Order: sequence, then structure tokens, then C-alpha cells
Amino acid sequence: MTATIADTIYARLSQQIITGALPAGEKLRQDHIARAFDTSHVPVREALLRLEAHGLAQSEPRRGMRVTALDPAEIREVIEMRVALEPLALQHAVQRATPGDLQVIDDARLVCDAAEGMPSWEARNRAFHRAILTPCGMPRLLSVIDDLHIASARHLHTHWRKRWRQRTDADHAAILMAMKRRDAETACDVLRRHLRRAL
Amino acid sequence: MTATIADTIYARLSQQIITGALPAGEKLRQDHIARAFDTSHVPVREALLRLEAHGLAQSEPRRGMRVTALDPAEIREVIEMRVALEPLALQHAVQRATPGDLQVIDDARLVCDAAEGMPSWEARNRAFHRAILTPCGMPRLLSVIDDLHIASARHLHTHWRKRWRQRTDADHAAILMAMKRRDAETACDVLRRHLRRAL
DNA sequence: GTCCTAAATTTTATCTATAAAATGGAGAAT
DNA sequence: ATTCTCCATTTTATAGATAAAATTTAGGAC
Repeated sequence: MTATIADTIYARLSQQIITGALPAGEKLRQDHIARAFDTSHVPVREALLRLEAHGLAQSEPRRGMRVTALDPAEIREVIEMRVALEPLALQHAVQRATPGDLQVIDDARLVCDAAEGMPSWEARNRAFHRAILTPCGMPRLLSVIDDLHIASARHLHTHWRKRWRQRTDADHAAILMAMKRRDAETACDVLRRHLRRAL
Repeated sequence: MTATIADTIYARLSQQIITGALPAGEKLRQDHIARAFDTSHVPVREALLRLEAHGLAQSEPRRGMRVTALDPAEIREVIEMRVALEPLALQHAVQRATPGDLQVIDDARLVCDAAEGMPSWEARNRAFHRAILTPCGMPRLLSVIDDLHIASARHLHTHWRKRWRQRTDADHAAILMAMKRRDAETACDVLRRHLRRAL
């Protein structure tokens, strides 16, 4: 578990990209970042490569990396992929969720509804959506969905910062109730509508 | 376009993992590989990181990387993801395919049917499936599907090497015909059946 | 003032060296 | 024979240095 330096750099940079602190198109220069973290540029390179793997940065060989753009076409693509994949995960999750899992989900739901600002709400909303899918037990599927969530999060931070206001999310509650009844079909239907509407 | 050393190492290693020359569980030691490619271990590290990003290797910090396992559960997961994602891509591809695209697909189909051994057939089959989806114009979706294709390819190489024999693939032909008619529904139905059966 | 060329600077990609962690093995204690 | 501990070896992670490519800057021609 001993976190490597590259791990911490990756965590910090991805956070900054998600929240928009590092805007799309920004150049990511190795030794600037290395100085900021007080290391050599080698672990920085590794962190940048991982950003690229998760779709947060793009490299042109010998020209460096820049933060990926977030055009409307890509957002549509992300939504369509989420609509295709998340119901698949949810279906399995409904079958396999233990009472403990359902408790975790309900906690995540309440914490999300209680958020008092866009940034904290976004993180908690993402945690809720992760929680309802985690019980599916399909690691590869979950990791692809995680990357899609990150792309959606970037979009929310850049385009919904103003329009956000606090509210209790009825869809979240409906999904949880359907999961408790082991009603996968309803849960998936609500989720699909929720995704199409939310973005 | 100037390929970096890490690029070539990645290309060669991923090829070896796909064909099974590097079996699941194999340790990937940095300086052994570095010696084999006559470089230092730094570009090797980068190549290994990219293998990890594409699901071909797994790292435990400070313990090195090993080639990922291919258990039956993961294979099922890959199939379910393909069944969810490839019809989505195909639907868009059917709408957007140009006559030139359709020609490329037909060429890929014929080349695939003409393959005379399991390894060359696998590569050509993968090229065909890539070709029918490429016109969708959704780069993120395509890159996820590419990784799924790679996982399927590993499975074929390790478990179907014996059972393979030459034949002309009727499903491939049916998909292409439906695409020419712009009949997305039929194309997707055939593809779904094809995927469920083939693995 | 604009455009082009060439030197200066910056930045990436790679190499060599080093520190720290993990693995493997030999010998001692039980 | 088995287990434990300590040392030697291997291997990973990071640092610092270097070469090559790309970008910027400066100066001159028009």
C-alpha cells in the first residue's frame, strides 16, 4: 500500500483537472510540476501517463501533454456509454447487493442530499453512483465506468457550477427502493432516465 | 509520429501477451526487458504502465508487474461489456458509414475468411470487428472496445487454438449486408448473437 | 510593419547512478 | 525436519545528468 510519489502526483493532478483548476488545453510541463512537488521529473512522467490512460490528458510525442478538451460531442459520447454500461452493472448489483451494501448506499444518498455546494455535491453524487454499482463485482466494468464518471464530473464542474442548488434527489431514492425490492428493471429504468436528464 | 522507445516496447510486449507468448502470471522484470531491447529501464517502466492501463498487466507497488490473469469470470465480463457497447457503436456506424467505409469492411471480411491459421485469423477477425465500428466516430467508445477486443483475443489464443478451422463467416456477411441497407436493428441483432456465441 | 532565418532557450526522452525495499537462501535454534 | 533470523542478491523507485527535438526570441531583409 505504500503510495509511490507518482501516485500522489496523479491524485493531485487528476483532482485539479476534474474541478477545473487545471482547465482544458492547459500544457502540463514536466519540470514545472516536478518543482511544485519537489521531486525529479521521472515520477511526474508516470503520473502524466496515467492521466492519459484515464482520458484526462493527451500526449503528442516530444511535444508534451495537455489537458484534454471537453467538447459537446465527447459529453454526448460519455452519456451514451454510461446509459449502455451502468444498467448492466446495476442489474448485477441488484442481484448481489447485501444488506450491508444497501446500508452503504443509503448513507451515500443522505450525505449527497445534504451537500451544500456544487463541488462537494459533485464528489458525493459520484460516490453515490459508485456505491449502487460496486456490488456488481465486475472490476473491469467498474473501472471503465469510473473514468466515465470522471469525465461527467469535469463537465458538471465547468458547466453547472452556477445552476446548481440544494435539493433531495428523488431518483436516487427511487433507485435504492427498487434495489431493496430486488426490482432490477425499475432500478435500471430510473437510472437511465436519471442519466439522460442529468447532463 | 516519431515513435518513442517506450512505444515500440509496448507494442512488442502487448503482442506477446495477446498471443500467449508471455503467459498470464508471468513476472515482467524491468532490467531483463531493458536488456532484451538494449535500453535503460526507464522507457520499460513507461511501457509497463501502459500495459497496465490497457488491462494487460497489474502492478503491486514495489513488487513489480505481472501479466494479468484471464479467469472465466473476466471473460464473461468482457462479453457482457462488448454486448452492451458494440451495438451502440454499430448503430452510429450504420448511420454514418460512407461507401468507402463499406468497401473497407468488405475487404476486411474477405481477408478474414481467407485466413489459414488461428493466429492470423484472430488478428484479421479483430480488424473486421474494428472496421464495422470505426465509422461511428466515437473515439472514447472505440478505445474501450479496443481493449475489450484485446482481452477477447487473449482468450481465443489460449483456449481456441485447437478447435479453430477455416470457414467463411456468415454472421460477418449478414452484418455487412444489413449495414449496406442501413438496417441498424438487424445489424445489431446479428452482432449480439455473434458475440454471445463466439466466446 | 511583416516575414523569414538563425541562434538561444526551453522541454522532452533517455541514460546512468543510487537508495530503499523485497526476495531468496544459509545457517542456527527448536 | 521445520521454522526463524540475518545477510546477500535482486529489483523497484527516484535522482541527476545529457542529448535531441521543439519552441521562442532576436535580428535582418523586404
